[in-house]
Amino acid sequence: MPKVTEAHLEARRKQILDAAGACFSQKGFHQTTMQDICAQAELSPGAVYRYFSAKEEIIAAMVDERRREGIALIQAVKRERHDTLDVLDEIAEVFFNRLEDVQGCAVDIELWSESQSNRRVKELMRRDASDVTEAFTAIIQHAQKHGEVNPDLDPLAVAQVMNSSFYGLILQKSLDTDIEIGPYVQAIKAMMGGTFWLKGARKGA
Amino acid sequence: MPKVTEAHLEARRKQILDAAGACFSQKGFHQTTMQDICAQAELSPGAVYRYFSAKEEIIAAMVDERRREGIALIQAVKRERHDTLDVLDEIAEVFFNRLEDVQGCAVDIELWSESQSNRRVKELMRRDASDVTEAFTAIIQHAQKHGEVNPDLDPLAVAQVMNSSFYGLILQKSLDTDIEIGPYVQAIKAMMGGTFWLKGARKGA
Amino acid sequence: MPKVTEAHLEARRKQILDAAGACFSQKGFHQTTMQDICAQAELSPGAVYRYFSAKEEIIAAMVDERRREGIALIQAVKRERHDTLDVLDEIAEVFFNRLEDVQGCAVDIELWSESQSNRRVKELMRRDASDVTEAFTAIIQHAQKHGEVNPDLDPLAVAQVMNSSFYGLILQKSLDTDIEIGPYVQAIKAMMGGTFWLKGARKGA
Amino acid sequence: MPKVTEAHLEARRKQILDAAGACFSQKGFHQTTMQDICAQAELSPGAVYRYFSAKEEIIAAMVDERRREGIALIQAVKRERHDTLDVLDEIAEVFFNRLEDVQGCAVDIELWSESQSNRRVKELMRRDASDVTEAFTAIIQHAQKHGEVNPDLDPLAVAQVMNSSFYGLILQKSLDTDIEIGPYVQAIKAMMGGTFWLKGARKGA
DNA sequence: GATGAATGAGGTTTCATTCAT
DNA sequence: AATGAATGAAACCTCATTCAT
Repeated sequence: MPKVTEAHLEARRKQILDAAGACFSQKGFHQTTMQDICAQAELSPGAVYRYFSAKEEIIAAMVDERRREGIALIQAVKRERHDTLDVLDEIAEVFFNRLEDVQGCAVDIELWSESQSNRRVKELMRRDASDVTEAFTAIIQHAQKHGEVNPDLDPLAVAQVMNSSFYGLILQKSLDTDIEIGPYVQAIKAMMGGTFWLKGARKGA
Repeated sequence: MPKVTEAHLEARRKQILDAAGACFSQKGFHQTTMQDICAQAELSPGAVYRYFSAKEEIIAAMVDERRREGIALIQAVKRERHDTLDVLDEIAEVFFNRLEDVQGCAVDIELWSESQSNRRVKELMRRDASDVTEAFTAIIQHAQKHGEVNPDLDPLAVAQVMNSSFYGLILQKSLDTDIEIGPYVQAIKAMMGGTFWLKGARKGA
Repeated sequence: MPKVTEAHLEARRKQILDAAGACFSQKGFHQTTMQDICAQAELSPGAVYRYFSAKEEIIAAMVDERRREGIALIQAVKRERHDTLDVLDEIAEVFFNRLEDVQGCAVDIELWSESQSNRRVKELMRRDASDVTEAFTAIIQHAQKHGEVNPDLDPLAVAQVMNSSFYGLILQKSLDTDIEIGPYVQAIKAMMGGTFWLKGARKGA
Repeated sequence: MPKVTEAHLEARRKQILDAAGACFSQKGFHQTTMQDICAQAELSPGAVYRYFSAKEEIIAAMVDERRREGIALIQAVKRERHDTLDVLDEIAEVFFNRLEDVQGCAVDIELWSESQSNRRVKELMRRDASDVTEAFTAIIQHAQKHGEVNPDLDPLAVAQVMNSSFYGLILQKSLDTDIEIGPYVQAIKAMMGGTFWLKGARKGA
């Protein structure tokens, strides 16, 4: 019988990851020292190393955590909505709302950077991106089959453009918090509502 | 008297910045050591420090260099083309072509990350982004006045979406080099060609 | 829990300061490297930096340590002796005995030099010197009031001359260890015994 | 035939030594960089190294320069004055006046420190000190023979005390510029005028 | 399980000195 | 004779990680 419950272990891990997230978003991965994380988590180095064998493991765990969250969000939406438009609208809603988590966005950007030089992180990030892209692609294809979307467009490319609208806003907001999400989303919908949606498939947009 | 020419000094600076760019794109700013840069530039630390008083200065110079290049590109296009559509097309052409510079893209992403924690870099990046956004906004506004673009749209938001389509592709390409630019651009044009352009201002798109 | 005792921490500090003193006296402050101190203290750099955040802090701590010692010595003497002559004699005894600590003297001289260019050290040294001078001045004034010392003399100036007789001997001994303290002290006493002490307050001197 | 005159060479040397003195007095030997000296002398490193093969040589030259000056001063006084008292008075006058050269004093203190760890400088300084001491000793002995000074005193020790009164004041003034030389000298004279001078050899004192 | 003092390799930067011009 | 760009060893300091308690 383990001396501490599974729940305790998991709570400690989360405590450390939260602390790390706070640090990473402020100073970046490589500017954050283990001592920073320890201080933020109010834990000793020895304790932290019991849960993560190296700093790199914390980074990897962080990618994984954010990846899982993203997938879960999409799954949840898909489970609840069935109409293509509704799914897209809801996903947009959910993901754009995620932008309010400034710290999370900063960590994401940090991960983009990390993935440039860190094989392991890159692979995780790539998988994450391609999962989302695939989900979008499937939605587009489904819509094309049902005559809702212009069948001449490459659904993969469309998915990538949709991805970009998230990624790009994360970056722009990080540089200028004042950017308003509302008009941005409206602009996107207007642009997609044109050629994208055949005839009047969409009403207001 | 070995008073060296201005050109020589400038060449050395460029030599160092190029070396730094190569290193940064491979290992990231903070993973790159000065020794790495020195080795890449085939220069001694002392020589490098003659041109940049600190590692941070190299980073700052790099932001500035990329910023200047971006601005120059837009200016050049504006000087040569006068029709709104032509300008946008040409800018898209030029900027999407820039994506072929894989190293440059990696450095850009590195800069996005750096700007999260580095005031100075953030400010430079912010200015860069807002310069581009303003340029786009002006173009959109001009087009709206001439009845080419839907006047209901917030030109700033549209400009931000346009920015995102560049930023987002940079990131996605960095994770997966196989992504094709052609279909991506086509998808964008299709999306913009719809609601965006009033009536038949654009034919094929 | 390896929460170490206060005494241990203090012992480590002393261990480092002792090591530093040994190094400084041999090579001077700026010729002594942190590695030298670490080697002498048989400690790693990391350990040393746990106790002193910079080399400069070690220097400052050293001034303070010597300053405190000096003050303590005078206080002790004052507490035990009450007759002016006895106090002066005892102080002379104690301070001239301190000259036997060759290493300490070398560090003192190092500090004199350091105080030329180091604001912080200068201030500490200045305070130290003025504390001693004030103590002497008070003693002289007291003696003047009691008719033991020529009241025409500026007590501050006399105190400064007394200081000099210590400082000057420190320097001269550092250049030539053979210098004998006995005759030196005798000469001083003879000189002071003349005009200094009114009438036959002092017999032999 | 040399391309430049001997005078030119000597002038350059002096130019460098002056610059070095200015730097040394402000930052200390080891805090002063060759670049500092070059800048102060308005000369290039190459030029400086033509006259001094190493930084250490500049330091050594500086000791020598100050040593020579000191000796010259004493010689000059001895040449002009013949009465013991006059010589001593004049030497005191000259040396205490030297204290006005704040920069020179700072360099002296720097040299005291340097001599702790630098064999070569130590030897030069030792010789300097012993030259002065010997000069004083001779004067004292002469005075003792002529019944002017208490023959029981060790003339060497007396000379050392006299030295101290200079050294000690240099140090004290360096820590506190406000110290007044007048009363200090008076105090010394009063002290020496007592036992030191037999009967009424000295009038005013 | 937890602590935190200690380690030590390695990072950034400086600076005495050289040498091609 | 003079210049000053370049060198590179070595300095100070940091920080991921370990391990005795």
